[in-house]
Amino acid sequence: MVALSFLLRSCTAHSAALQCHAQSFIQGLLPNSIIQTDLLLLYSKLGLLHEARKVFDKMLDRKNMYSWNVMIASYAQNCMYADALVVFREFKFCGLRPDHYTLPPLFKASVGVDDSSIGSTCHGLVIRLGYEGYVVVANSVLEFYVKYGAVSQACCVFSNMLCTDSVTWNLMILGFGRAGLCSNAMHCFREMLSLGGMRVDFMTLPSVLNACGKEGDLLKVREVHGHVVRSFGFDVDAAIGNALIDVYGKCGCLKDSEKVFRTMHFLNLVTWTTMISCYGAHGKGEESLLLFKKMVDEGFRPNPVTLTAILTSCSRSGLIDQGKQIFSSICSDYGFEPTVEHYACMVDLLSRRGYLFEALELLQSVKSSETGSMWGALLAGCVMHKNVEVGEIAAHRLFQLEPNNASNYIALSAGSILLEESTFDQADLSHPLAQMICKILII
DNA sequence: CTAGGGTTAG
Repeated sequence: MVALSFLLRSCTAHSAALQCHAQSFIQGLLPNSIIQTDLLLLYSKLGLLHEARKVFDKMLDRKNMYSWNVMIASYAQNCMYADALVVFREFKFCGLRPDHYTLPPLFKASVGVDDSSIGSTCHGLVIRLGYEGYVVVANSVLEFYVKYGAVSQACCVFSNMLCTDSVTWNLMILGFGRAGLCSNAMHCFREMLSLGGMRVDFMTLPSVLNACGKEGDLLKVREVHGHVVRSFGFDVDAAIGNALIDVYGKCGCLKDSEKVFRTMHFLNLVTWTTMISCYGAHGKGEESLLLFKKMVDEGFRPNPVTLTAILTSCSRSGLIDQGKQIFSSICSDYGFEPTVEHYACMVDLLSRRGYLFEALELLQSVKSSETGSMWGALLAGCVMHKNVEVGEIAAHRLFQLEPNNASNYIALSAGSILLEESTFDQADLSHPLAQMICKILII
C-alpha cells in the first residue's frame, strides 16, 4: 500500500492515474482513506474534477480535513465556484470547522459567484477562529476586498496585518490601481522597493504599470520599465510585456509599444490584442488590420476581446467595410456568436459615419439583447450628424433602459443643445435625475 | 505535504 500511495503521488498523466486507481481496487486496498486521499489529490491535480468528486463521495465517513480542503480548493481552482460552495455547505453540515486551508478558496469562490456576502461572512470566520495571523489567509481576505473594489476595507485589513509578503503588497498595488488611486499604487511600489527583504517579483509589475497607464505619467512608466529591465532583462514575461505595450500606448508613445512588441519572445493572445488596440486608439486602423491578419496567420485564435479591439479600431478609423466584413464572419471564422459588445461596436462604427438608419436597423435586429451602450452610441452618432429623427428614438429607448445612468442625461442635454431641437422633451422629465439636469441647465 | 497574487476592449 505504501508503494501504491507513493506511485499515486508521482502520477502525472490521466492513463497512469486510471491504472493506479484500478490497481488499488484489484488489490483490495479500497476503500482506504490514505489511498483515496491520494487518488483525490491526483485527479484534482489533473483537473479531472468529475473523477475527483467520485472518489470524494465514496469516502463517506472516512473524509478528513485534508480531503474536504482538497475538494473545495480544486473546485475553486477550476472556476467551479458554486460547486466549491456547495461542498463547503456540506462540510459545515457535518459540524466541521474551517481551518486556514479551507478559507482562502472560499474567498475566491465568493468573488467567482459574485456574492460579496459570502466573503464578508468568511472574513467574520477568519476573525472568530483566529486565522488573521496566517499571511495566506489574510491575503485572501485582502484579495476579496480588492476584487470587489472595496479599497477602504482592503486598507483596513492591510493596516491590521502583522505579517505581510509580496502577495500582500501586490494586492494593495492592484487595489489602488483599480480604484483609480494611482499615486497610492505607485507609493506602495516604491515602499515595497525600499523595504528590505521584500522582493518585487514579476507579478508586481503588470499592476504597477497598469496604474501608471491610468495616470498617463510617462516618467513613472519609464521608471518602472527601468526596473523591469534591471530585474528581468529585455526578454520579459508575457504579462509584463503586455502591460508595457498597453501603458506606452496609453501615454501616447506608440513607437515604444511597437518596440516592446517586437522584442518580446513570449507572445500570447493578449499581446496581439493589446497591440491591435494600441493602433486603434492612435487612429491607425490599417495597422490594426494588418496585425490582426498576421496574428491569425501565426495560428492565434482571436477571442471576443480581440474582436472588440479590432472592431473598435475600424470604427475609429472609419473602416466601415472592413469592420462589417469581420463582424459578419465572427461566427464562421472564429467559432463564437457576436456578443453585445460587438453589436455595440458595430452600432458605433455605423453611427459615427452617419449610417444612422442602418445602425437603427441593426439595433432592432438584436432587440432582446439591446443594451444602453448600443443606444448611447447611436445617440452620439445622431448628435454628431444632427439627426433629430433617429436621435429621438435613441434617446427615448436609452432612458427606458437606463433611467438611473446619469451620464446618459448629460449626453442628452449636451446633444439637445447641439441639435437645438426638442429631443430633451422626449425624456422622462419626472425622473429625479432628469430634474437634476434641468436644474443645472436652467442655472 | 492541502491555501493566496499579474496583463487585453467598452
